[in-house]
Amino acid sequence: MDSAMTFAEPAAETCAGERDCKHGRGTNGCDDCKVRLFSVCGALEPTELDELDRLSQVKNFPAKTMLFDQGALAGSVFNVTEGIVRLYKSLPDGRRQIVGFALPGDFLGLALMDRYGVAAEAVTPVRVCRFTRAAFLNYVDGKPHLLRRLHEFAGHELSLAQDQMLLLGRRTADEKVAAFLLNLQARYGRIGAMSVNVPLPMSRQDIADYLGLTIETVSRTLTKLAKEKTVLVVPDGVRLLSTDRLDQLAAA
Amino acid sequence: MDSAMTFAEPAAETCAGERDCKHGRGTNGCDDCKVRLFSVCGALEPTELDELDRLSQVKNFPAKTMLFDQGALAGSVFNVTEGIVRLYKSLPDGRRQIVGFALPGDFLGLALMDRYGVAAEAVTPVRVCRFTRAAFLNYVDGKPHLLRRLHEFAGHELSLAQDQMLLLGRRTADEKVAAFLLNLQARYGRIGAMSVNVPLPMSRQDIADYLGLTIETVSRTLTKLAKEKTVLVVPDGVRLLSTDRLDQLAAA
DNA sequence: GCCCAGCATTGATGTGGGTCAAAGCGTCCA
DNA sequence: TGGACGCTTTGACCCACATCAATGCTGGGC
Repeated sequence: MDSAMTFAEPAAETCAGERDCKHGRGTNGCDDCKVRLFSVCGALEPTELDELDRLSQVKNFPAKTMLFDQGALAGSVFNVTEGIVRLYKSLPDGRRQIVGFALPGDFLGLALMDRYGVAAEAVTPVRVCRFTRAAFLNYVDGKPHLLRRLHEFAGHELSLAQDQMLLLGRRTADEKVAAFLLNLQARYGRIGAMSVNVPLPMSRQDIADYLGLTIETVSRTLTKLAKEKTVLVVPDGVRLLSTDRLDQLAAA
Repeated sequence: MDSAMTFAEPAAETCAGERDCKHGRGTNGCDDCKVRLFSVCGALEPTELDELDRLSQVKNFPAKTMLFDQGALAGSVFNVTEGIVRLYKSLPDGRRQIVGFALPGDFLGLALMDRYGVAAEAVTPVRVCRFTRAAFLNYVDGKPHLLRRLHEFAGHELSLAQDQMLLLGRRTADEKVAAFLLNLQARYGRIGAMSVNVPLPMSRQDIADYLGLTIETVSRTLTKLAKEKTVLVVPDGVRLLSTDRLDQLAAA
């Protein structure tokens, strides 16, 4: 039966590095990491990759692990190589706003400020490459092309944040959910094969806290989209049956 | 009578440069601009200030002028020296989200991407220093300390955007308005004297579009705050009568 | 000084999505 | 194999805020 379909584990097919990386196998087994950095920071010299190898440290975290808390001293920079991380801010009374999900290839703590502005928590089991802030700063300093890439990256992050503000402030529940699904599909597409099967490893509560809704509204909206055959809700994700309809809802 | 009080024009008292800048008077009269850059980019050499003088161009825009449109080719970098600019994104059906107000000292277009991610429009008459993107990029390239400052600046912007996401997604109308007033007060404080008199040069519609509310809700909320003696609504602004109460509402 | 246009306020009413409550339904473990 | 726990779905109801509709204020042009 149809709903028993499985979703490709996104990270499983994403390591272009195993095909393309000319740098060879690192001593710490962090090929993924080097590739990710490569993809974000632009062409690096082999010697620079070696340097990054030495500076980085692979870490695995089970689901629900706190990578760092909002306001904590920013001691590390992370590059997610596998799994999904939620980034969020909380109000004293417990209300939570997820400001983003970090997928494989994404950086955490790149703002390089004294303290983390958000909390980061593993949604799924997560593998990261960790750099100490000091080592990363030291490495980056005096590499203008890298600084430049970093700045571009920050600009992109800001642009995404502004899109999210528009979504949070001015879109309806339907539009929010549609935009979320399409956005997630596109992001998976960037790290693997584009597919209409969109895994949703995060809980409904996470989705609600990302879209400024409640868990019930997210659930109802998905049910509604399913009833009108726009999506098919399956365990651990959705299949997009009509991206046209979703595009129309998301109303870019 | 009390409500006839006047608000200090914020830009009028903000030019610390006229007191502190050691660089002397520029040939194009853009002392403000140099000071602003100074304050954002950190200590620059006098020769660098001269360079910036040559690169920049003072421009005045009447209220409601479009400085640039969302998606337009990013040809310029602006430094606001006087007045207020609204930055916003729009949906095809006209819904609008203001993602920020630029006050004197703020930069526009610093992300240095190919296209502007938001539209920028003068709320009040505005004076800016304009750099061509090419000149700015050229100047900045090869100045690591400047790149570094720019990156820090971007990180700060991102952090503000994330705060705004929390506000838009998870705060009530009362909390939004209270946070807005306190935030604006703090920002005026940074460019002039901290005061309980907070000018609101932007329209209620602007405030509503910034907070993800309607004009009516903003108006009613201000009336409510006035009734409970938390603020005094006067022409062109508010006086904060109880910042304690506002802090409590804003619930940091 | 008057009129008009544009903004702000206020009131009456509607509704999208929140809240509260109760089932479903996997999945993990005994 | 069952049952218990955590998550999701569904239903009934409610309310904060939106919508619709006057009305009021203010400042600029004549």
